[in-house]
Formats: sequence, structure tokens, C-alpha cells
Amino acid sequence: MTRPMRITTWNINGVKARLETAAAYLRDAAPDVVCLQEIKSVDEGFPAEAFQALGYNVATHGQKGFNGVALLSKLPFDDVARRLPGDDTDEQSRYIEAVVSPAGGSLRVGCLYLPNGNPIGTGKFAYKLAWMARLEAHARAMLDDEIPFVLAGDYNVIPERADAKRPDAWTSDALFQPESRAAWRRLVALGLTDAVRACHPGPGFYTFWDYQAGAFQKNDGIRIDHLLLSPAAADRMTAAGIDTFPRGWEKPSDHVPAWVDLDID
DNA sequence: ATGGCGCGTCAAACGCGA
Repeated sequence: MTRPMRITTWNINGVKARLETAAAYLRDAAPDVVCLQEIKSVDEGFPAEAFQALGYNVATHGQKGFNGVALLSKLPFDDVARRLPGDDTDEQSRYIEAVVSPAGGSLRVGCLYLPNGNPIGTGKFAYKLAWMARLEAHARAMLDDEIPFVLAGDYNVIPERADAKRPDAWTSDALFQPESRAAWRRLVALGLTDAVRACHPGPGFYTFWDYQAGAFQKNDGIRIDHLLLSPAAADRMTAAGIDTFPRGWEKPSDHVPAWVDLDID
């Protein structure tokens, strides 16, 4: 029995500040494909060599100071796209996708950093909702073309009350607004599978804990990093989970890795 | 209930995140 392909998403909150932490995790967990968000680096400043030394091919879509996403893959990839379709004026680096082709069939992997959207009632929240509509249209187009895919990243959406330790603390936050949650539900309703939720039905699974107020020590977390699978990808899912332990390391990101295993070797 | 952090930019506070 061959090892399944593991796809991991991780908002690392600054690739340079997190290089040692990320390398230690990747050496140990050895995911096949990694979607990184908030690299906070331009492409030329991304430490690609450090990841290549761990056996990864690297593609980045960086930006100075903020945002920025990257794809790492042990298998070669092609058809790299660095924009989410639907708005040619969007200057923020929040999306990169590529096609990886294990023996069992090719898979398109989209790595996304969905806008935070705070504070609500501003252009930032409108941008979040517009971005989600573009993501939905893109997912719909891939489904229409019968392309197997995984859309993985920091969605900045708390889907349900069970996805927060203290849901009432988030009611006025863009991450838990009815409009944000409705847009998430529309995405799922296309026929996509929330991998971690499908494998872990209960509460208490979080991917983010604020740096402040000892949130991690109190397990005062939220689940906002997700992997959505197309039907064909979901048929191949063997496991999914969240690796909480890097949050307890020195100089951690405020997010932790979430992953899915697909049997498509 | 409250206060509480960290990163990048740039060289002191400030924007931004969630």
C-alpha cells in the first residue's frame, strides 16, 4: 500500500521570521504539497533555497510587507496561475494555484489567503465578500470542467459556532458575520467537502489562537484554515487533521498547519 | 471583565492582522 499524498495549508505569518520553525515542521511532517499564506515577502526575497533543500519545488506570489502566498511541492507542478479570476484590478497577492500530477491522476491545488474583512461596514468587508464571490465562481468553473481540485488556505471564516471556543466573542467580527458564513455555505453547497470537518465532526478543532492574552494556553481558538475538496478529490480522502503542536514552539505563527491525505499515488 | 502580541517597514512609531 502506497503512502497517500498529503496536502497541508499553513499561514506562517512571515516566511523570514518563520524559516526555522517551518523547516523543522516540514522535515518532520513531510507533506507532499504545502500551501503557505502571509509570506510577507516579495518573490525575490523568498528563501526558496531553504525549501528546495528539503526537496520542494517552489512557486511564489509575493507582495511587499503584507499578504503573499506560496506553493511547495515534492512533485513537479505546472500551469501555475497567480491570480484569482474575476478582477484584473485586484493588486493583493492572495492566490496561487498549480497542477500536480501523481501517478493516480492530476490535481489542481489552489492556495488562498482570503481577506480578513475587518472592520465590518467598510470597504475591507466589501472586498472580502467580493473575493469570496470570485472564489465561488472559480470553483464552479472548475467543477463544470470536471477538474479535481483542492482549495486550501486561510479562509478567514469561522463556519459554525463549533469552530470557536467562544463563538459569542466573534459576533461583530468579519470572520463570523452572517454574510461571510453564507458565502462559505454557498461554496460548500457547490458540492465541496470541508476535509477536516468531514473527518472530525465534533467541536474543539482550531487552527488559530491569538498571540495575546494567553489564548493558546486557554485553548481559546478558532478554526479558519480550511481545505475544500472537489467531489473527485473527496472520494480519495483517507484522513484529515490539524497539527496543533507547532503553536507551542518558540516563535510560533499564530496559525497551525491543517492537512488532508489523498490516496492518489 | 480586562488587557493582553507579533511582523514588516524602517530606523520611531505605525499599519495590519484576527
